[in-house]
Amino acid sequence: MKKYPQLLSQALALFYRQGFHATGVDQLAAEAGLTKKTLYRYFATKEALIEAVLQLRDEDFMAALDAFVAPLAADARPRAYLGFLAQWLGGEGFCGCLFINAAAEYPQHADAIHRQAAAHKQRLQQWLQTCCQQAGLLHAGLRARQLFLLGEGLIVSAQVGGPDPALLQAATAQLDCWPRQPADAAVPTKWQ
Amino acid sequence: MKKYPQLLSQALALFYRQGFHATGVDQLAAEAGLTKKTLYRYFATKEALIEAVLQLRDEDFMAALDAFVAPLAADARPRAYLGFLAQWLGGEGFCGCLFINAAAEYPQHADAIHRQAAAHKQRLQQWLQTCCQQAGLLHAGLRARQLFLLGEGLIVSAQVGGPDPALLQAATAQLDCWPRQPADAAVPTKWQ
DNA sequence: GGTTGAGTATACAGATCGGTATACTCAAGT
DNA sequence: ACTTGAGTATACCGATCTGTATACTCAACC
Repeated sequence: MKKYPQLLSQALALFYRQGFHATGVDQLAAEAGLTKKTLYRYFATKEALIEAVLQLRDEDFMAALDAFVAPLAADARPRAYLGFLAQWLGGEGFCGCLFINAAAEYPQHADAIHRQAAAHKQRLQQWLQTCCQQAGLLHAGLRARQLFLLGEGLIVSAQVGGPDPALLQAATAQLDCWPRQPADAAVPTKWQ
Repeated sequence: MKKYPQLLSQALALFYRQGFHATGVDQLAAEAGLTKKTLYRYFATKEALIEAVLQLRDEDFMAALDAFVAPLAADARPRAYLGFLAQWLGGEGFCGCLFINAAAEYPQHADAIHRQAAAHKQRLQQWLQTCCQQAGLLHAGLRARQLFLLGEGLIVSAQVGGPDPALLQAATAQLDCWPRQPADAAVPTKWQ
């Protein structure tokens, strides 16, 4: 149980860099410094390992997102989502979104792995919705969906064609035409 | 040389439905009704076959896009791009974008398959740029990039979570805040 | 009418795949 | 002290992978 976290994080790195089908169990075990036998004590199948990896990635990603926007004012956070993505997809070793990759390699919607990818994207959309609401945006639901679409577009295009500053700028520019919440409509925090 | 096109189109269907690594050469040959030996007469390796499939898909996709917008007025075509995507990703057997999937399964940017995916997206961006220019849009380059991002977002989110009318509506709504080209600024077609 | 070449059928190579079996080590628990 | 269990090393299983070899059919072409 000692090398368990190491196994998960290294499996994540391998799956991310090489893809799921292209990464064998032998390599996973070797890279984590343990035997296949031991690996199969923790995970009944390769698929179960993948599911654990996706869960780890989901938690890490959402935590990183929370940490990124935490020091910012609520009304700056929707825009900061694009900043978070920019820093990610311009960084070293970016290979796209693990969940999009998983959904591509396991195309059947009924597959547990595919469903897990869908669930992550659902959580992300929910997070964006809350983010836009707390920022006091008009049409928060709509804005959250637009932010989500722009983000997914940025991720995928950076994966395929590399990061492109022009695309990032195009995404942020799209936010400029959103109407500001009328200042007078702000609810008073206390009025007694 | 007779069954060659059948091989390509059926290989495309298999790769699209199952993924690239998950589809074996035996199945590809069997489905097309020919022997592995014959298949390997046309294509030296599985990778070469994949490259031919991607080229076919690129041509078909761009041709379908051209045909879709052909009957429309030039200034309606940028918006129609989203309509084209909507009809595609809501249709039967939609499994995402073959090029995005290829880039996910062959993550190395130096890989010929990955480069081919990137080249397709580049062509698509160029097409959108021309489309926006001919529609007389202000900031055609910027609008083309935004349209591209929204489209990639729609494709990927439909692949992962299934088609979502709310997301499609969010994408089209984003276009509504683009400024219309001032009517007076239209260049006269003839002035002598 | 004989040659060529594209095709078939079948079998096989060599490697790797996911997953398992056997036998051993070694530290912790009681 | 003795047992238990997590771990190692190694070898193996049957299946599948990409790719090739052999031998045969059959239509087209000069």
